[in-house]
Amino acid sequence: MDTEDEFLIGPTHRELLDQVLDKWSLSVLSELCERPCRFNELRRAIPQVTQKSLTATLRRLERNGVVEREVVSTRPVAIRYRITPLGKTLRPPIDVLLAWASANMPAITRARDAFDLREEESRMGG
Amino acid sequence: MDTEDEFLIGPTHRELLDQVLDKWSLSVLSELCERPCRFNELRRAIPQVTQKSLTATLRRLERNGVVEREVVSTRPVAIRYRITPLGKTLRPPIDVLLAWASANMPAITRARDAFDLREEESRMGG
DNA sequence: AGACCAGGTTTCCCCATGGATACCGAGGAC
DNA sequence: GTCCTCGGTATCCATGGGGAAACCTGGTCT
Repeated sequence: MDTEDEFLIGPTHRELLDQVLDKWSLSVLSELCERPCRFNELRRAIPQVTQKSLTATLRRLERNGVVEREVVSTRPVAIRYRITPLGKTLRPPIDVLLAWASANMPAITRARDAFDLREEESRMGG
Repeated sequence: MDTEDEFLIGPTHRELLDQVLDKWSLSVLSELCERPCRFNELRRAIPQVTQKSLTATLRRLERNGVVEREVVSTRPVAIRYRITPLGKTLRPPIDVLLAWASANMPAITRARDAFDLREEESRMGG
């Protein structure tokens, strides 16, 4: 974690993006953007995620100040996760990214098909 | 790769982002945005990347239609990688993301420190 | 007392990513 | 001929992320 000579885009940025854009973060974030959720609410909302991964994701997001963990001292204690102001600032960038993905998915699919075809051809008649 | 029931943000989008925002893509992309580069130019520009990883990154980006591989039939054949028009459309979203990262890095660092401190305290006096 | 839910933690395991290293064929440079 | 560069491919191995599943500590219900 030493900050020696860094090149463009720096490991620091990359690491941050890895923490915030990892496999389940986007789903969790998009869920928490609509309303605060309890742990098992999130599990039900994102059935594919395992407890372990959800816990890890929430901890990571919490550590980076993107979500808050609130222990509600009601009768049997509830845990409520909510997005922070900092977390909210993350939406626009993500939305831009997802918009790009949506808009260009067809072009990308075409590119992939073309690439795979070329590859296959070169394997056959190469 | 079957498209069964998908939830918000879809695996499709996630997978795409994984392909395009992986460890070395940002560096390669930022390099190719300035000028077309040959393989070993890229290696020299991004010394940390290994041949294997650079090859993999370029193939992946090529497959997704983001960069082009051009075989220049000069005397000893050169390979020139350049960004495609589709690839260029990727810049704004990435820039927005990096701008977010830069702008909020201090807040995030503070959040991490606070989190780590809380954790340590709870381990000590828990 | 037994069953059940919330909110996890822990353990085990698999497999994909990535680094390091070696090799390789073609084409100059000496 | 010998060495170097270019543009890779092939191989080995370590690390780590993520899934499955068990366990656990409350608290409620009945």
